[in-house]
Amino acid sequence: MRICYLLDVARPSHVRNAVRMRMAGDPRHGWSVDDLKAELDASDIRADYSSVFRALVWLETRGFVQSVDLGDGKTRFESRREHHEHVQCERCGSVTEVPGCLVERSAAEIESETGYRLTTHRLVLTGVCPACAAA
Amino acid sequence: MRICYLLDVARPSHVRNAVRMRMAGDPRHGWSVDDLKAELDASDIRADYSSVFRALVWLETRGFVQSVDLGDGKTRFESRREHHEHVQCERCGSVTEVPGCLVERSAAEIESETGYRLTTHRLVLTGVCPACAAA
DNA sequence: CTAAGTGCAAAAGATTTGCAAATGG
DNA sequence: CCATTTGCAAATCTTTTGCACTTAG
Repeated sequence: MRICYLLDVARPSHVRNAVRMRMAGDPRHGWSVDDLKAELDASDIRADYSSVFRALVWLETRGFVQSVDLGDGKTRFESRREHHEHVQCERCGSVTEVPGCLVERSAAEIESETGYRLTTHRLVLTGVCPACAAA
Repeated sequence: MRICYLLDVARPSHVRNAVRMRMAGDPRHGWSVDDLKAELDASDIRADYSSVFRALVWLETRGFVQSVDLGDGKTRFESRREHHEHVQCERCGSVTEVPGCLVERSAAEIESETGYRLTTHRLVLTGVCPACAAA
């Protein structure tokens, strides 16, 4: 019997595996494609940018990773874990996780938990509008 | 005496004025540069894409408009008003305003106010991290 | 005159795709 | 064999910039 259906792929992919291992082993918040390619290069794993990109699309499609948009024009990816938000320092760019769902939390609480002094936030909720729900 | 210092610019700009008027007159949530150019074209106002873009930069710098990132790769702009969040339909792409600050609100309340059934949300808080605050 | 505004073209930055070669099952 | 994976190059798409020309003050 198969242990994991999702991993039952037609052929092994060293690029995909390497990407996935790096992301799982160092669960930073927001790997850009370049970050991952550099990480692989440092391990002497040759992989083209497009291969890394395709690995990420593959992993995202199957729910292993999810994209994070920090608003600077590049898409980042992180291992999919329990739901959480992000807080980024407007000076140094560092990103930290805000555990839990923001929709149910207050700013003061988040500040005390992350140590960040919040200045702004950018959010887009997604859902189904009344018109679409009726159609 | 000057009525408005911010408007005391060196020279009038019909592109900038037209952009600003359209955005104020139809305060939709998220005008892309293309949206605005199309709107101006429809009014027989010839304006290059770059001119519209520069008008938006100008207006954003001075706080008349602000950018909105819906996560689809294009930057949108809206007239700057009181703080609010956005909710976008994952089917038709329509965007509606969620008045107030999300950080202090609950999902159920937002759903009843907007009529959207929320499915996901994407958020990045911005602030100053402990390291930067100490430096 | 002088500086700001504009159009045109092209650069820049990131994402995405086409295609042929390599390769595992 | 055959379908998947990969590298390479190039197409796309959006944002941004350079530059010369126009124009208002």
